[in-house]
Amino acid sequence: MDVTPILDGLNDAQRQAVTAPSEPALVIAGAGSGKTRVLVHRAAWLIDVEGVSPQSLLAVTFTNKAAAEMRGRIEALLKVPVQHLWIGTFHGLAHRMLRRHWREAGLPQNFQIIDSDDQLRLLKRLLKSQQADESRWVAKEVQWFINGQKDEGLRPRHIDDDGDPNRRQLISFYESYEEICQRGGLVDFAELLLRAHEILRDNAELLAHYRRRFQHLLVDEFQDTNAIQYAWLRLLAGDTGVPFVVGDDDQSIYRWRGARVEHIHRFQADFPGTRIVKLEQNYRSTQTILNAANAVIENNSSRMGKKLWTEGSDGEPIKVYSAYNERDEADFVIGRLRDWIAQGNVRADAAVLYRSNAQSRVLEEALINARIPYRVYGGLRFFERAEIKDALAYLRLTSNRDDDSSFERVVNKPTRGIGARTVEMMRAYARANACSLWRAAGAIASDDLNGRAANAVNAFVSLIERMARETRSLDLHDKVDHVIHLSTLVELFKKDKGEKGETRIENLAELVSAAKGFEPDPAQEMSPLDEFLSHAALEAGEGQADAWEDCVQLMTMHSAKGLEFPLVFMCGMEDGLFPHQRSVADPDGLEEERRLCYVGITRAMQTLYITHAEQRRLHGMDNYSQASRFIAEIPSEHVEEIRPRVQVARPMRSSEASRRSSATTSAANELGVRLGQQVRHKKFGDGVILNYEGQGAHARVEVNFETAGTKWLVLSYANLDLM
DNA sequence: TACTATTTAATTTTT
DNA sequence: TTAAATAGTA
Repeated sequence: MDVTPILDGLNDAQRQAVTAPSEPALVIAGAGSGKTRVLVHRAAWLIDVEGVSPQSLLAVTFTNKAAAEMRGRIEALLKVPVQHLWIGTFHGLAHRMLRRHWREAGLPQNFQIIDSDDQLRLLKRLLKSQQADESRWVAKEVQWFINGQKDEGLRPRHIDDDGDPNRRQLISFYESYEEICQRGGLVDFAELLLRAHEILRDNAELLAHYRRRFQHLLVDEFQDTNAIQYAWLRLLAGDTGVPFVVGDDDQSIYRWRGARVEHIHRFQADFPGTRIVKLEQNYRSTQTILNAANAVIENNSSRMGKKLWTEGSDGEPIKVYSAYNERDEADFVIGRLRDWIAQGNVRADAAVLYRSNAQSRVLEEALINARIPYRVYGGLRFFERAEIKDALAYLRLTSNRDDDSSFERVVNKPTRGIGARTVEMMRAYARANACSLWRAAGAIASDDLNGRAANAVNAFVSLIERMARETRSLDLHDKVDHVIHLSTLVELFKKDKGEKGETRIENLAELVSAAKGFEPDPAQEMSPLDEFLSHAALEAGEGQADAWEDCVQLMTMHSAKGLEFPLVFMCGMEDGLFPHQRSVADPDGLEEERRLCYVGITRAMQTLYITHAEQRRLHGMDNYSQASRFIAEIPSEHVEEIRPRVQVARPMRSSEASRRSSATTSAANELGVRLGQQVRHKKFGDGVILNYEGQGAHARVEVNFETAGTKWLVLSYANLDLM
């Protein structure tokens, strides 16, 4: 067997990982070290060289994108069709198992997947129906609690209330929520994982079957696994399965979503004799960038430990710019982008990263002014749009009448005379008889409602029945088209003024073409419609459609994970914003922020700009902040400060800080003032220094007074008291 | 029921 | 600041 194509071009460490014997392996793969490559080549190695059947391979990722990439690359490398391989996201594979074993899972065959938005609506309704005190019980928080418990693999009966009535109430909400979902055949994201785990745990035969089948378990982004995902993997591996997991403990940034880096440590304990391979050679960035990243992340404790290096050059220093405010920061970014483009570079090779979405606004304004095309990542995805979800709700009702979530969504959309009162009666009936709203509607219409309301409800019921009847034998896209037509949603949106309604109608048309392009998998044990609906929930589609114009990329540092760009800006690098205020108090939180910073730095291939503003308008208030402590963690030999016009103290590393603690606070220039400094004026009162210019006797300062507004004052006359 | 005024709260996000 | 949710009004 010629193994050259599989091993060619791999470095020693990568080769070691790819050719590892069939024993548990943990690959610590630094940023840009060829992690996906190793995973793909490992799969190829197992199949082509070790003679492992493709059928006995299971490959798990977190995102659909990663799954698609892995599938594509394995196919390209092996030149084998990979359609039926178990390659997918945790949720996708769990879903596949549940569809196949819906009886064991205790689900109706046509169960539907609800997304977090559906889940939240459902909980809001639940809270209302239980007349929960709105000031005490916020749906978001209840949702957070429930998902948190599910991520840990816990059902209500597993949770101890610790004698805390608050907690007891949350558990009780969780219980009611489960009942509603069960009755409606609804499964949320966390539930997919939880049930997939439970059917294996509780069915010895099923477990044995899958253990026999999956000899090799390949896991991507292992540092992001939550408790239930890890438990599922462990269960599936048993004593005979060979897990091959790849991850980077330094890039774990989803702790708040249940991810636990600790699994990397636990893995070695759970699978004795684990072979550990570290991939430290980086193929992305200059040594300078890597040095900076290494230095920053070194401040974290409890790491596996790893140092990135490259055979490439040192490259240019990292540029740090201290902006006066967020607009100045944006202008600076624009200037550099202009240079970049003028030098003949591609706009799409430049990324502007920030900690929180709110920061994009100022940057966007500046980009619009400068007429530089840009694209913001994130935002509403196609299948999450309200009009799409409306149409899907009708479709879901045709498949599953008991889907209360969909029922509530469209029962009076467009308005058909079923008002809040009528719906409330249905809810009450449903609650009293533990049935779905659909059944309640039928029962109430014939007994309790007056003529007008009863007619309206009957009209809705027969509309859904008609939809189901008339589309029964149609192809998927005709089905979608016909249901949309019967729903009269288009007519409803036509009444919307402005472009909004038009876009909505276009989107509905787009939904029909999406259905047309959808290829159902005949191996799946469900109708093409149910498959399409699941697909819509599981893969919400792209955020922004117009991806193909050459655009500057704007995104949060979180969504930048996994991407790389020749030119990167990290904006808003200020204490309080990054690290975020809400994380600084807690050491774990701070370490996670630092990992996020590490992720940000390692996105850059050639050029990295780090910017911070001394003054930033947040929530309508001007705030003054220090440069992020993370900037100070970058060794100064890798940093070039741009335009040191203003004395912005670069925060010092702790050793330095203790030596010069007095200097840190004042960091004054020769005028004895600094930006953001509090001052007092005889006449104008208290204020803050915004800017200054000039030297000696001509030096002037701009001061924002609390009561008197913003003024320029000549320093030598003003007699300011420094506070 | 639809529109307008007021209040409230404001990381990160994929499935 | 502003977006979203809620309350109040026509």
